[in-house]
Amino acid sequence: MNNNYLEELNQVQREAVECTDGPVMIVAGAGSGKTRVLTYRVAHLIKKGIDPFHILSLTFTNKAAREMKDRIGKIVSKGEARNLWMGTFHSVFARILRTEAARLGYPTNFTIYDTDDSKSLIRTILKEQGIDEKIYKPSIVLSRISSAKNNLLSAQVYLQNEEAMNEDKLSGKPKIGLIYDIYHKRCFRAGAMDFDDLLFNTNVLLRDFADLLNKYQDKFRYIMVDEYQDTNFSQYVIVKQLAAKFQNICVVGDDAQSIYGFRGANIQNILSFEKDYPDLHTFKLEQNYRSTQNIVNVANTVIKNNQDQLQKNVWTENPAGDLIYLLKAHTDNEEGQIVARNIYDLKIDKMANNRDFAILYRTNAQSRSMEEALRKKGIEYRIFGGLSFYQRKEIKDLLGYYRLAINPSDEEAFKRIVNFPTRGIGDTSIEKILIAARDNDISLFTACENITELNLAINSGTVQKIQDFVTMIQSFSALLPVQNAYDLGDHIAKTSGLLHELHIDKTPEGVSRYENVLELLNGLKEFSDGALPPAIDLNENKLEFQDTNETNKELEENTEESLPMRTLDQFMQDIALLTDADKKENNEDVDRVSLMTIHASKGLEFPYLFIVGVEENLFPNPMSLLSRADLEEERRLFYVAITRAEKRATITYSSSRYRWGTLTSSEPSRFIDEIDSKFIEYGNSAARGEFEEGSNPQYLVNKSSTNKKIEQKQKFETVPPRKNLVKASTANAGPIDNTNLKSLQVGMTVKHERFGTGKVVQLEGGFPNTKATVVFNEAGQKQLLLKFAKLEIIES
DNA sequence: GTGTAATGCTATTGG
DNA sequence: AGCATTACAC
Repeated sequence: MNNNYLEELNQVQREAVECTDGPVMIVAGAGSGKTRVLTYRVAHLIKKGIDPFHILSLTFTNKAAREMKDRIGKIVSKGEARNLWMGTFHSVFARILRTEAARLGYPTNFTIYDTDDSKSLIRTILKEQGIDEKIYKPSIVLSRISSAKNNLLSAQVYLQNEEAMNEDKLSGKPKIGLIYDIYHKRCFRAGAMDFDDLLFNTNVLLRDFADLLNKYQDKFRYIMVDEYQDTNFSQYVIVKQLAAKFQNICVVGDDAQSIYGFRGANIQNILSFEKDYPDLHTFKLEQNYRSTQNIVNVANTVIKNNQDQLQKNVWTENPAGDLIYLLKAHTDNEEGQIVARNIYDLKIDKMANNRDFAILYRTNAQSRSMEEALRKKGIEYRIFGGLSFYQRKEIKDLLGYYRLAINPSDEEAFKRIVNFPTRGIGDTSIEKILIAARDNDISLFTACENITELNLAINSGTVQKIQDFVTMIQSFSALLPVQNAYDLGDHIAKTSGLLHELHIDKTPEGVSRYENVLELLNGLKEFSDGALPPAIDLNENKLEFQDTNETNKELEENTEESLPMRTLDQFMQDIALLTDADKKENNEDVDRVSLMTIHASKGLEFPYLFIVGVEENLFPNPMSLLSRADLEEERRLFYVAITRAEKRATITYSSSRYRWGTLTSSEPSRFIDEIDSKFIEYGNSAARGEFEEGSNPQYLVNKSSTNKKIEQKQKFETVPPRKNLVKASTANAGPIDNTNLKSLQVGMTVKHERFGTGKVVQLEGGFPNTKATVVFNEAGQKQLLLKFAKLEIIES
């Protein structure tokens, strides 16, 4: 036990830790010991006697949560720390949603759709609706839906929201509201939530069920939110609702580091926190412990160019240190070589290790030239982000089988694996299944289960293949509660033919794919053996309160024998929420140079830092030049980048680089101009020449004219109003009562949700598999399964 | 229905 | 340049 933790804090940090009750805002400058404050604050709460069950701490990554838990465990006790609720918004509320899923008509084992799943579903909908994919690009449609959800606009509300509909009309995409509506219904039918739904549906729960709001308000009496500047409206409302009763809400953030506006983060959440909680205690952590004076000064001078910010003065007692080192290259490949050479030299000069270095870039695509150069120099590296392990095709394929076994309604999993490895169920059959599923409002899998009753125009051989597929998946499902994660996962990999399919491919890529699948199975093995959860240890949390620490101690000692079996569905629960940072091997102390985007570097620090590709048309990204707000976010991004450095920061740019396969020329970023030249060491003569006064008048004129354009715009630009909280609509209703349809007879007039009214011309098959042929006034003749179709008898 | 060749698109940032 | 979707031959 460590009782001296308070002595490891400075005055302000200590006050922030000890101010445990009521609303608190901690404005934490870069490198000001924020993590330490958060950690000790939680520990302090527990020491004061607050039950860890009542503490909720929302972090930006799951890795951060795990590390913090470990550190807290060292101050209090491991058993107590284990009972904390700590994790990202998405993982914490996914967990709660699984518990409360029934309230929303969702199954407990709902699937979490990742971005690829969402786009694929949108593509399917576009095809069905005959909407041009060129105009309605899935990524654009999805981002529109996403921002609607993040502003708590349900599909129904969206369709009635004049502002939203007008925006879509003006952008030439008036059907987005319609697509949103269908998308939402399809997700519901598939028992799936996308990332935004996890937050949206949490809001629905807390809004529509007073008992639940009460329950979680009582449970989470102390709430802390890290990186508050990056929360969106949906997250904001969740926090506000949960904290409404006890008001013990502590948010930590730095407006200067708000870099997620593109996914709905609202910097206003932190800028106007005071208005929400008038009796707020504010603490400003301004002393930087991380970086040299030069680095702090450069960061300060650059960020000063932004208008929107809270007053603060970040300073440090650290030595002045090296100047910012500026290097110019002529191509992106040369840039890589220069960086690799500098790392090589610095390692010798400073006796540094690979792990002391990081290379940061604006876009993932820039990693390649860096990788190549490092490889040639024999410097080991690791890449964060980009294609993560779980996004690889072979992994997604196998996970597709797991997903379908756990949730047979999962449409995206179905489409992915129904014919992979190929088993003779081709596009035309799937097309027919899709239509039948839509007409009867059932999932694709349910349609397959009833493939004979639906009697679609599919030849009998294929019908048999579909039935075999159904039987196979059902046999997997049946094993879920019986076998542990590894045994079943391995069984599925073999029985499905997937492992075999990969094994016969002897190309280097094929071998690598096979090995990746083995690695996944390996992970399953470790999970089953109880070595570690997939990444998130929320699994340990219980929603029910436990009496005292006695119970916990018991739990701790009670290992091996009494441990319940770890099953495949448990393993799969949080898979979609894992990021690269959560991967096990990235936590180990491997001695490698880190490569990542600036976004991914948030919260990290490195002694020797390289920021590469600091060029106009790349950083700031051209997409962000249209408004002052976007440009300021790019500048904050630069601020985040530079403040990752502890001892030395090197900035590089290139005068040309390959983009889309062709060489394009580029010039240094305006952000370099914004650094006072007294802080810069021009590392090579090329760079020095570029910035000599008047050396390149044309280039300077260009840049100032760009700036002017932006300034003009900002005059007319008003601060965008916070989107009003339009009441979100309740999630879809439950099943329709079809029992009265037993009395349905030929000649009756019926009404269908989509096809309108029509006359029954034929009935075949006994209840409950009765199939009706209906001639609709508008939609023509359709065949519908009574047990699924929402038919209403209008006239006998 | 399946496999291969040609075409076309993409690259902000991420849970 | 690399990947995904499409077109076409079998």
